[in-house]
Amino acid sequence: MLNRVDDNIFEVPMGHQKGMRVPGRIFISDKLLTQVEPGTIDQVANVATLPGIVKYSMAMPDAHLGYGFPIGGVAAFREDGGVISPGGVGFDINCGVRMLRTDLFAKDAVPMISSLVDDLFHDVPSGVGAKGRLRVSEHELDEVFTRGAAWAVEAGYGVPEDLEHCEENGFMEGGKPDQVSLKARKRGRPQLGTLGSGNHFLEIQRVDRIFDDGLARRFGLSEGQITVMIHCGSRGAGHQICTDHLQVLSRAVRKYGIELPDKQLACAPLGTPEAESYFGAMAAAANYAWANRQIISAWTREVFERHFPGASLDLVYDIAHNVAKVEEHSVDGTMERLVVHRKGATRAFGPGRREIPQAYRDLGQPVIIPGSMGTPSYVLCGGEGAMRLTFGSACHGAGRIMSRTQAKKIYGGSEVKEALMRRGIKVMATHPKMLSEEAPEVYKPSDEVVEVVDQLNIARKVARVVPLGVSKG
DNA sequence: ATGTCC
Repeated sequence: MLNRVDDNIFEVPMGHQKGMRVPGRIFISDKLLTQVEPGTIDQVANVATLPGIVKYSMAMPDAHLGYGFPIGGVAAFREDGGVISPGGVGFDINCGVRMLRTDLFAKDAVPMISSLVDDLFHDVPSGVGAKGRLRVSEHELDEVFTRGAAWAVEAGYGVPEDLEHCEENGFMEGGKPDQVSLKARKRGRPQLGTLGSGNHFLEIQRVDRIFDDGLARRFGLSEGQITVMIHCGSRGAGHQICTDHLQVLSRAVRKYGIELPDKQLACAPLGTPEAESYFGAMAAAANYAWANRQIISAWTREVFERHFPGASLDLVYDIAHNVAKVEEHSVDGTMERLVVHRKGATRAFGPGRREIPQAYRDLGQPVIIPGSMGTPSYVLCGGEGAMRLTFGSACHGAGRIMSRTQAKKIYGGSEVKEALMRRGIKVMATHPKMLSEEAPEVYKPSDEVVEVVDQLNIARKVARVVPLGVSKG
C-alpha cells in the first residue's frame, strides 16, 4: 500500500486513488506509522487529486484524520492553475503556539506554581464559548482583523519587541474585514483574549534538557529555567469564517467544474473572486489569533508580576500551525510562487529566509511543538531538510490516537487530574470531561514525533520543557 | 477546533 522511500519517508503511490496528480509522502517512523488510520492515508491521496498541486501531498509524523485534508497535512499549489481550500487550513484558523521565557528558575517558582495557575485560570478566560475581559469596538475589531498582534501591542498589550519574535511579525498582509460575515464578527468580538477549549492551554514549564547549546543560548533558554507556553487560535471568529467560506467554495467547485473525491475538499482556483474572498477572510482570522495570543501574553505577564515583581517574560517565538501562505520555493531547481497550506503543521524555514524575523534569520525559524497535557514540549530550529523535503514545514504536536468520545469512556477527569498531581503537575480546567478528553494517553508520545523531524533535519531539537502547571478550557 | 445541530 505504501512504498518506503527512505528511513522515515513513505510514498503513497499514484495508484492509491483515481485522479491523483502527484504521489503522497508521509514523513513518519515505522513505529508511528502503525498508529495512523487508513482513512488518514486516503485523505493524503484525496488531496493529491486537487488541481495545481506541486510535488507531493504531504503528511507529518503526527498526522491524523481531519476535515477533508489530514491534520498534519502540507500541500502547495502553484499560483497558476492551483487552488485554495479551507479544508487545507482547518476550522481553527491560525491555531498556534507561543513560548515566553522568564528569568526565573525552578527553585524559585515551584512553590508558587499552584497560586500562579489559580491566577492564570482566573485572569485568562477559557472554555467553550468563553467571553473575554475586554470589549473592543467594531472599529477596533477591524484593526484586529488587519493588524493582528501589532494592534494589540499599540493598544497596550505587550511591547514592540514581541512583534520582532513572531512569525510574520504578528500579522499577515491581506486581511479583509469586509469578507468577514456579521455572524463571525458577533462571535469574535466578545471572545478576544480568551483561551478556548479542547487541546488549547496555558502552561508553566521548566526547561529540563538542552540538545543544542549554541541555539539554546540564542533562544535565551537554559536548563532549569521557567517558561510559559500559550496554545490557542481564532476562537468562534475563525470557526465561523471557515464555515461561511466553505459554503461559498462548495458553489465554486460546481461553477469552475472541479472534480473532487470528497466534498470536504471544497476549493476555488487561485485568482478567482471566491479564492480571493476566502484568502482575505482567512488572513483576517489569522490576525485575530495573533492578537488573541498577544493579549493573553499581557495578562500572563501581569500574573507573574504580582507573584514575582520585576520578573521578565520575553517572547521566544510565536508560530502558526493552521494557515495558508504565499511563499517562494524551489521546485525541481526553479523558484516558484506557491500557496502553501499547512494544517496542523508549522513553518520550519531553514536559515536565511527573509520571512524569518531578523533576530533568528541566520539560524532558521524556531519551531515550537507542544506535547499533550502532562508530556514534554519541544523547541526546535528549522533546517535544510524542511526546505528540501516539505516546503519548509514540520509537525505541530503529538497528534491524537483516539477520539474524544472514546477517551471519555476510558479515562475519568478526576483520575487524570490526580495522576498529574502525583507527578507534581497542577491542572485547572473548566470541566472535568476536558481532562479525560485530553489525557496524556490519548496522544502519540511527543518524543517519537519530534525524533522524526530531527532525524530528517526538517527541524533540529534545541530544548525540551516539561509542564509544572496548566490552565485549560 | 466549535454557541460540539438553527
